[in-house]
Amino acid sequence: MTNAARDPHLRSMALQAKAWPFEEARKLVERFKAAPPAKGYVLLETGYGPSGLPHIGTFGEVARTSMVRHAFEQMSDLPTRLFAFSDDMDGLRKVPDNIPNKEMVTKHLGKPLTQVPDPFGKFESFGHHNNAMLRDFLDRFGFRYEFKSATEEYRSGRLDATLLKVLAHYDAIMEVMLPTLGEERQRTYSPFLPVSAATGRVLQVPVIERDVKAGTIVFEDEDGKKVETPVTGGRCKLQWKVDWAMRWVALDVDYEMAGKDLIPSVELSSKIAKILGARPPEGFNYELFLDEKGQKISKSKGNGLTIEEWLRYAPPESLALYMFQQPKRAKRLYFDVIPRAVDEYLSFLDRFAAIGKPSAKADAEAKPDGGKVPADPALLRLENPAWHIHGGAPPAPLELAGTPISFGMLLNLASACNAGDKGMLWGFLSRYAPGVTAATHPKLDELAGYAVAYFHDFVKPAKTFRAPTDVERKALEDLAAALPDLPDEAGKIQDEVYAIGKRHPFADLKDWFRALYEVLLGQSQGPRFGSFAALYGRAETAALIKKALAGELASAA
RNA sequence: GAUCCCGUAGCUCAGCGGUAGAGCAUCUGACUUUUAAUCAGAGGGUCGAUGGUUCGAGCCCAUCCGGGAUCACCA
Repeated sequence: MTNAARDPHLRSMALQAKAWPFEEARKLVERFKAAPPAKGYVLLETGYGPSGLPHIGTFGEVARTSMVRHAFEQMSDLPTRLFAFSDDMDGLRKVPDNIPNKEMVTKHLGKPLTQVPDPFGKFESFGHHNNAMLRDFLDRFGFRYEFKSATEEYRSGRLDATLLKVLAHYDAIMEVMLPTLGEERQRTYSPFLPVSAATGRVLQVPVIERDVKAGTIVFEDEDGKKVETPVTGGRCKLQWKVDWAMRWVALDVDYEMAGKDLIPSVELSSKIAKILGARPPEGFNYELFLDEKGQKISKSKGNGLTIEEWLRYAPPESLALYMFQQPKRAKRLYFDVIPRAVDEYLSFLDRFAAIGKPSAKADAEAKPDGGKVPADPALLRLENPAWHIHGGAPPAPLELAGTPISFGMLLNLASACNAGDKGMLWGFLSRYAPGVTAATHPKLDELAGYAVAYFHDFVKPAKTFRAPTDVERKALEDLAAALPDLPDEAGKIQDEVYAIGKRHPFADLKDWFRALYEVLLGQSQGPRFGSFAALYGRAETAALIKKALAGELASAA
């Protein structure tokens, strides 16, 4: 972790850097200009609703908040903490589609998530299960965070003082909330959602009476009986917007970002936090992610992309870059954005490494008088996305024999040779850069694996194999027959391919080679065929030809 | 209706005050016993419109036009 505490120059650069995490961090600097936080640290919070598995938006929020935190650490010596707060006391509203034992879960609708049995049978509850999933994947990315469970917070009594404040300011809060609700909801609305002692469900019922001194409310339970219950100790959950405000106040949250869809909620919760006598946290609204058709992605719809899907085709850093870039812009989050994200990540790594080197093309920034002056290397590093993605310490760029590697190039290579595994890619790579292997370049090896996976799932299905003409068929038969007796040498194989093409009545030799690609690889262009056969294997190539002649490739496409 | 985002090269987008950029696509050349890959190079944009601020504006402000999303039930 880089720290600017002992580097005044770095700090001054951080204070003027323009990348959005710095803009955000400056809000916090401003917040504590007059006095440091009484609790002794700056608290950033991210929220998570564990009614389903963590999704890519959750990742984005933690990633982005972490970037703000890190930026802030360059500007200030104040300690920071990041809470990942799980709203796991929320009542289960509907049964998710993507879980087993739905009938069992259905019986527990309305109960706090931490009271619904785990349909996967592994954890204490469904809420605990989803919390564990969240922590797993946050850990996988190496985020620094502290997990907080709403259930535990409520039960521990740590929220009690603020809950009582909510009760004391009941009328003022209702006055804020009611105008935002429909007529129907106005009649039943209550900031307090008592947990029924009879059924265990979180109830959305009106408050009939309240006793501020005793700290209790009276409501009608599901069995029709009037019940008086304390608002403290986890007996009552708060309705969402009030809950959020209460949490801000009780924990003294200083920063929390949220999606654009929550703007009205942020406004309301901020008003309520003020009613409770606190200063609402600094905030930031990021745009939503869209699926391939431009629709908002959501857990329930299952559109867009999951974290797992992204990570099947690209390294985590590329996803972090995607989250870093343009947070205020609605972006499509679909498979087709992955290759570009990877290549941009790689090129930012290159640029980061080149900063300050004499050979690098001089980066420059404008002077007020119109001239240009070379930008400060420290500033350039802070503005580079790689700095934010890697917590200030990006790794060395990926290169092969001195030239930068791109994912696009690997993808082309995979497509050109119809790669079935990354070993084939390595055949070409090692020939290009002798001595370079998966062992010497593990990062490149990973990338090759991603490229093959992406090619296999997205590029290959789009290929169209055609059947050979009669002339092509005869030539291909010749080639298949000749292959087993040839040496394993690209040049010799190429000679034979060429000779066979000449032997058969092709109008132009180009037609012969094109036929090879179209019939065998499902594309109009490809690698030099001798090289391909040598790498793919002579026997395998012969088998491929036989499959094509039998019509198996054309029908499969 | 309220709020927000977007409108820059054929396509996807970067650029957020200082003589218009990238990738892909297109074209040319080099290298290849065909191609592709790779490398080198080229063409291509009155930066949605109109006003304003400025010595200077895709970049800031205002208005308008066009596209999209979110919230108006729940979280």
